[in-house]
Amino acid sequence: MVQSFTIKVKDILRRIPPGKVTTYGLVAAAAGDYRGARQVARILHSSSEKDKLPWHRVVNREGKISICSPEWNQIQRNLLEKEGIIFSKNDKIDFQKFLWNPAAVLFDV
DNA sequence: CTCGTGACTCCCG
DNA sequence: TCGGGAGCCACGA
Repeated sequence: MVQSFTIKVKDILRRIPPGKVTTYGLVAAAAGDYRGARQVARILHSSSEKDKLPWHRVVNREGKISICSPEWNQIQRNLLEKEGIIFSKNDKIDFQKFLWNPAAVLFDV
């Protein structure tokens, strides 16, 4: 049963455990399209508020926040720090400790 | 229905 | 090593 890309992405986002982060590309790849990173971002931006998705746990491939709005960028960082995620001096997240692999729960449904 | 844009990523020069 | 360009799909108007 293959669900829509959007549904998968939302589903994956809801399964991100606290204190962990993932990347757009990872989620997209887990949803079936490694090139759908933009759609993941689009979905997040579009449905995060209405679907209560943990958008703040999603960062770019560098482990940094890619949001265009500086204020939301700050909010996301604040939320992540509250969950125990630590940012490096370069505002990067240590993937060795906080990276969560969406593919791990993909087939758990 | 069609067009435009986007919180990304990868490949090539 | 670093920079720029292209690709992809979904959602909103």
